Amino acid sequence: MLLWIITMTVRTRVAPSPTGDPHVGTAYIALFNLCFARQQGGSFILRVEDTDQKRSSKDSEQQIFDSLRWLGLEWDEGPDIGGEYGPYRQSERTQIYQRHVQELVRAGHAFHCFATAQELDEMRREQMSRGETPKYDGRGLALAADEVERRIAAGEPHVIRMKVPEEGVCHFEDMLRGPIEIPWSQVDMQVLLKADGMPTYHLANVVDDHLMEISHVIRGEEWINSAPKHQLLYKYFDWEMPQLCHMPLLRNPDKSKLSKRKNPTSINFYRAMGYMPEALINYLGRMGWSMPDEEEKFELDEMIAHFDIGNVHLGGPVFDTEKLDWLNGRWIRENLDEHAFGERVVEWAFNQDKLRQIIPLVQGRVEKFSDLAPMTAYLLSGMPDIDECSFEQGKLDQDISRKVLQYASWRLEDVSEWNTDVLYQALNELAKAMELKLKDMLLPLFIAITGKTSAPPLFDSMVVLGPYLVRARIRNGLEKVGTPSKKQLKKLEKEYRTLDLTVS
RNA sequence: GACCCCAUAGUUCAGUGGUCCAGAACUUCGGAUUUUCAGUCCGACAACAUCGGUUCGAAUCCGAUUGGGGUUACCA
Repeated sequence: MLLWIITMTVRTRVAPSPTGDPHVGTAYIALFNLCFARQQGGSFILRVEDTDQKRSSKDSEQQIFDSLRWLGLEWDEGPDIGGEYGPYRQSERTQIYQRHVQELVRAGHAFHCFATAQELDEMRREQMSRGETPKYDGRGLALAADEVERRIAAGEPHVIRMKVPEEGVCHFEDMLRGPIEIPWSQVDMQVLLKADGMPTYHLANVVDDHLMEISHVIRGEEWINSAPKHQLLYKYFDWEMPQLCHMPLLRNPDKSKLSKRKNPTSINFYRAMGYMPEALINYLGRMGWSMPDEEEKFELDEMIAHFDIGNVHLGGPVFDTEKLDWLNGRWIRENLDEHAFGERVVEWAFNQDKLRQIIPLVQGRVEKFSDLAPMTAYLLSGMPDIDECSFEQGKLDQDISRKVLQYASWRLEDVSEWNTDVLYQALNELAKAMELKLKDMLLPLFIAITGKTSAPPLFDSMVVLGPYLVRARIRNGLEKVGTPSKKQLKKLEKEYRTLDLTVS
């Protein structure tokens, strides 16, 4: 018995999908997984869930590595450092999933489905019109075995779905919430293997967690309703299910799930704004948790030492930067001596890379070195000091300014690369589609981004500032001209979609 | 809509049946210190969502209601 306890090592994981910016929510979940594992003397694993071929990118993956490391969250095993349970990238494990899903098919726990997306849409529409809850109707199950074989042999595209009980209730245990019950009637016959041969989250997750010997799955609350599917898969495979623990979701100030449309969610934003990683981690650690003595300021090691997952508070915490600002101030004042302060500032603002970008922008424009500071202040600041009056200059009225800022913010979400050419192309196209002269359209953007009416070229400035700061400043500008009401927003979105824009 | 989760000040937490007319931090507002600002110190405002039950006793346990959130995809 004793031996069994000793060999039962705790293994936790964070499993981000490399689609888009590295999210503070990822860091949040990583932090709690890491604290739990370290506190228990276990291991913390990073696994990349890149099964969505359309949206995953290597660049995004690298950014996740970089930003988590920047925060000081180090993993014991992962795609970049290896480990005994690799590979740690799901796209490199497709054979494993195929094998396992075939096993389920053979055992009669999963089945082939040839329905197209359109067919399923139609099915759901019909169900809804009848006032039913949209749900897969089991049409794939009705197919005869020889027909299935024939259609597979004919190369018809298909997916593999899991069978789900029609009646009864699924019971499972959450470490923080206790027993949870979900009727099986609420659970859909989930796709396990997509038509492209890649697994869905549910399959990959269960297979990997088992094979990687994950002992505790600490993840966001959004997964609670998927737990029955996972439990069922463990049962089908005859595997022991890890302990489940669902953390509360980080929220926007309006209490909805933290989203980049309403808030800066990229770790890179906080880095670009000049927060210390220690402070961000400290702040994240205070979301739903506190030190036993209620001390506000603590470092990662202290958090690990005192961590108790049972003390996680389940109310969804609002990620509100006021306290983060205060904490960051304390970290800067109390934890950096003058030398360290200098080093951090140089790293943040005056590193070679950044200087190389800034110098060509200003050298031709200064008459004296003393012109430099006022000229570049906006490149080394957070949000510019503007109000609604700032947008009254120029030919555009406030309604147009609002529209330009809103459209630009949407347009810039789709930009693949962040350089002057791409930015020019994206915004020039937008101006044409809006039937505005580029120069006129750029003015509100210029004001929102630089806070001034004259500054070094906008696209170059945007490159120096980086996407995170630029997006935040556009949102800031939008707030200052007056964010569109929900109704207006809908109308704008509809109009925006009719514009003839390419994805760059 | 259905299902699931959650509920202490504006925000983040403490509180796990009596020591709670609820404790701290941020924010805001006063005051002190400082040439100014920042900081620091002192102080003030401010909450157990509602209703019912269990109990000698409930912020704490149970139920209902209300409110918020999530899920409802060949996205994770």
